[in-house]
Amino acid sequence: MAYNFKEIEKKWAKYWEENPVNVKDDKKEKYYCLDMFPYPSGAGLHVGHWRGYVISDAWSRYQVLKGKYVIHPMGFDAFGLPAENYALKMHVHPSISTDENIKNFERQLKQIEALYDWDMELKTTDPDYYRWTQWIFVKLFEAGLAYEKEFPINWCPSCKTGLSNEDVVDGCCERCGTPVTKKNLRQWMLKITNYAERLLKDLDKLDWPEKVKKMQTEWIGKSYGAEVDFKIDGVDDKITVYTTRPDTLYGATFMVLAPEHELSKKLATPDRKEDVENYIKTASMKTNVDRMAVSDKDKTGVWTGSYAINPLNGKKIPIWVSDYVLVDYGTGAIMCVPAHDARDFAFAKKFGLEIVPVIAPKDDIHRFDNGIEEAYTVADGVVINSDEWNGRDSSELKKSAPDEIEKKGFGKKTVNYKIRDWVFSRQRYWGEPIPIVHCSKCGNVAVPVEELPLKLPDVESYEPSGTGESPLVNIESWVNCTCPKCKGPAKRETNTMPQWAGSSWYFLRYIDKYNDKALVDREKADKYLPVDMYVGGVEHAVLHLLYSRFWTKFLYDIGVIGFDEPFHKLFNQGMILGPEGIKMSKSLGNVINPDEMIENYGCDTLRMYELFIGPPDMDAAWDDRGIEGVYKFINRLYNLIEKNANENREATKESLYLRHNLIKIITERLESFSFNTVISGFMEYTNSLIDLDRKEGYVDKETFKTFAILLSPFAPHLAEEFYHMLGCGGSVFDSTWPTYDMNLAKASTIKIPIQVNGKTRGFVEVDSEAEDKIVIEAAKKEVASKLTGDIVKEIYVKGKIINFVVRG
RNA sequence: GCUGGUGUGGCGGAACUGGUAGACGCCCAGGACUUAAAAUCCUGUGGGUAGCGAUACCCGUGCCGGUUCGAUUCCGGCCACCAGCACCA
Repeated sequence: MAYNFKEIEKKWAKYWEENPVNVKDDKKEKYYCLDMFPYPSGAGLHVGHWRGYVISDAWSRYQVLKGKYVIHPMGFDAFGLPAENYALKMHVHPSISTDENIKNFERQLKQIEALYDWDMELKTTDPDYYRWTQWIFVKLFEAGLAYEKEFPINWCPSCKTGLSNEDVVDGCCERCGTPVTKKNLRQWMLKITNYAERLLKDLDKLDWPEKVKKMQTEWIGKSYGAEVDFKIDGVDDKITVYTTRPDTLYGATFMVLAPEHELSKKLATPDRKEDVENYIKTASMKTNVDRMAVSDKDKTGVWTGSYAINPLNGKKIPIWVSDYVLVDYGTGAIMCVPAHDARDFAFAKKFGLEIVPVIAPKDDIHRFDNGIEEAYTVADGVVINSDEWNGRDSSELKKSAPDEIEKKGFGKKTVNYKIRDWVFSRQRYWGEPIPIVHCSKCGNVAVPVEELPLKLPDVESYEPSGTGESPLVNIESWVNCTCPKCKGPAKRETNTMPQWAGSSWYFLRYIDKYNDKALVDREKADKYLPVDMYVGGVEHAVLHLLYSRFWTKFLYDIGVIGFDEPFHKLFNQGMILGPEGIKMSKSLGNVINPDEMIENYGCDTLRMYELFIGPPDMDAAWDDRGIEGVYKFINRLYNLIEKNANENREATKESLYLRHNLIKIITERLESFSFNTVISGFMEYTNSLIDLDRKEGYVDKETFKTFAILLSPFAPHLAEEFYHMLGCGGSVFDSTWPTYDMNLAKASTIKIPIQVNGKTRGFVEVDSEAEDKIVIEAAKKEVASKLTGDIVKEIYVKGKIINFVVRG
C-alpha cells in the first residue's frame, strides 16, 4: 500500500486536537522555545519562513520527549508600513487588511503542525497588548530615558513625507525617485546610550552565534582615547576634540570641525565668512548617502581663517570645516594627524597642509626622514619628532598618553561609543500612539497609566499631512485634550512608535496575555522566563535584538522582571533561495508557496525536506526534485514498517546494533543542530534495515518503535502512524527519548584501511576487540606485495588506520 | 576599507578532536516488471591511463607553499564569491 499522507495527516491532526501533546505541567522543567514572530504581509508565508519554524518545532518536540513542558507560542508583529500604504491606495482600514492577512497566516501556520499553543497567540495591534507597550514608554519617560529632540530625517520633497533609511534607495525616494533631502523634525528619542556599557558587557553571558555578538559589539562601538583641549589663537575659547591616538598629538597639524559644530560659523574670519557659510549650507542639503559616498580624494572643506594652538608644542595650526567630520560622534571636532590617518592625509594633500610624521617603524626609524608617501596608520613603532616623547614605544604611549595629558591639564581620559540614541517616533498612522500630552503650562505630561491604552482613533484619510507630521494631526477631536496635570487645554502627541516597539517585549506577554494588572505577573515571569531558545533570521542581528535587550534591562531595573537578558540561546537559520540560487521575491516570480507543497507531498515531507536541504544556518536553494527524494524515502520506510508491523520474533544481533547506533547518531546530530545529517541518517538506516529485512526475512518491532520515536520531532504524523501500526497505545509523544547502550552501538567487526606511505592500499576486517599485534600482522599479510622495501615505521591508530612507512 | 561566512563530483551536500574524500539525496545510464508508459525495484555512477576481465596505477577538496607517517581538516601567503557595517577620528 502506498503511504496515503492526506488521510493519515488529517487523522492525527484531529487526534492531537482532541488529545493535545505537551499540556502545561508545572511538575516538569520548563523550556521556552520562541520563533521570531512574523509581520503578517499580504503575500503569506513562503517556504523560507517554514524553515525556521520547522527547526524550532523539531527542537521543541525533542524537548517534550526529554520530559519538559515546552512553551512554544506564536503571534504577529502587526503594526507597520505596508498595511498603511495599502490603506492609502485601497482605502481599507489597516486593521481590516491586517486581520485578513493574519487569518491567512494562521491557516498556513497551522499546516506546519507545530506545537504552537494558540491560546497564547497575540498581536501587537491589539489595544490590550499595546496598552503595555505604552506603559513601558511612560515608565521610560518617567525615568528620564525618553526625550524630545529636533532631528534631521530623510525627507522626500515630492511625496512630502518622511522616509526611513530603508525607503531611501541610492539617495532617492523608493516610491517616486526624487532625490531625498533632510528635514528637521521634532522626534522622540530613547536613551539607549545609557545602557551601552551593559549591552556590551552582558554579551558575554549569551549563548549566541559569535557573528551576532560581534555585530552588536561593533554597533555599540566602544573605543578608548582622550579628549584634548585646543586653545584658539586670539580668542578666549577652546575646541575639545576626541582622539583614540593621543600618542600622535605632536603630529596634529590642523583641525577640522563638522559643519554643524557651533564654532564653525563663529570662527570664520571676516574674509572667510562667505565661503564658510556657503560650505555649511551646501553640506546641510546633502543626504547622508551623498556624504558617505565621497572618496578620500574628493573630500571637500573650507578654511575658517582661524588657528588653534597645539597644546604640546604651542604651534599654530589652521582650523578647517569639512563634512567628513560627524557632528554626533565624539565632540564633533577632530585634531588631524595626516601622517598617521588616511583621511587626514588625503585632506592635507588636497589642501596643501603640513604633514609631520611622529611615529616610525621600529626596524626603520629613518623611513620618513625625507617625507612620507602615505599615512602610516599602525600604532606599533617608535615615537619621533615629539620632544619629551621621542624614542618611546608608540603602542605603550597610546595607552598612557590619556593619563599624561590629563596630568598636564589640557584634556582627560575618555571612552566613546558609536551607538546613538534610538529615534523612537514615526510620523505615521499605523503604530502605537505615544502617550504624551503637550501642555503649554506643564510641558510634556505622560498619559496616566490608568488611562491606557490610548487608542488609535479612526481617520478618514491616511494621506500624509504634508508637513511631515502624522495623519493624526488632522483629527482635532483626538489631538485636543485636557492636560492630565492642570486640566487645562492641551494637545496630544501625534507621533507613533516604530515597529520595533511591540517586538521588543512580546516574549514576556505570551505567558500572561490576559493579565490586566501588569504586563506580566512577576511570579509567572520568574517561573517561565527568560527564553531558552530563540530562532529567527540573522537580519535582526542588531536592531531588534539590541532593542529587546535594552527594554529587558530597563524592565529589570524597575523591578518588573528578575532577569536582564531576554534570550539565552539564539539560532539564526539560513535563507531559502529560489531554485536559481537567488533571493525569493514576488517581483522575480520565484516564490515557492508551501500550500502547494502540502497539497502534493504533505506536511511531513515538507518538514523533512526543509531540514534536509542543507546545514540549517546556511542559505540553500530550493529544488523541487529534492523534495521528491524525501517523499520516496518516506514511502520506502512506510512499506518496510507495514510489512513488519506484526512481526513478533526476537531482535537479531545486527538489528540491535542498528537500533542502538541509530539512537546514538540521531541524538548526537540533533544535539549539535545538524538537522540535515539527522535526516540523511534516517535514510541511511532505512536502507540498512531494508537490507537486513532482505537478509534475515524480517526486522523486529522494537527497532521500528525506536525508529518511530526518533522520527517524531521531524515527521510527527508519520511517527504517530508508525507507533500505532506497531500496536502501541497512546501517543508517540508520551514516550521518552530513547537512550543507547554503548556496547550494542558498536559494530562487532571493523574494517581498517591499510596505508603504505600514507596511501590506502588495502583493508583488513577484524574483530573490534582484536589485539593490536594480530591486526598489524594481518594487515602486513594483506598488503605484502606492496611492501617493496624495509618497513621503517608501523603506525596503528586503534580501530582507525594502519600506516606502514616503507623505504627502499 | 573593516568584519563575518563560503569555496569539495553534473547538482544540493557528507567527513567526529588530522586517519578510506565524495555518506545521503538529486540527475544520468543500464536492467527487471509492463502491450507500452508512469510508479516501483535492482545495478552502476569524481576524472584519467592500462587490461576481455576481476583489477592495478596516477590525478583530485579555490590557488601557492609549509608542518606531518598521513591534511578538506593545522600553519603562512594569495584569489574568488556572498552577507553585514561603513569618513566613528
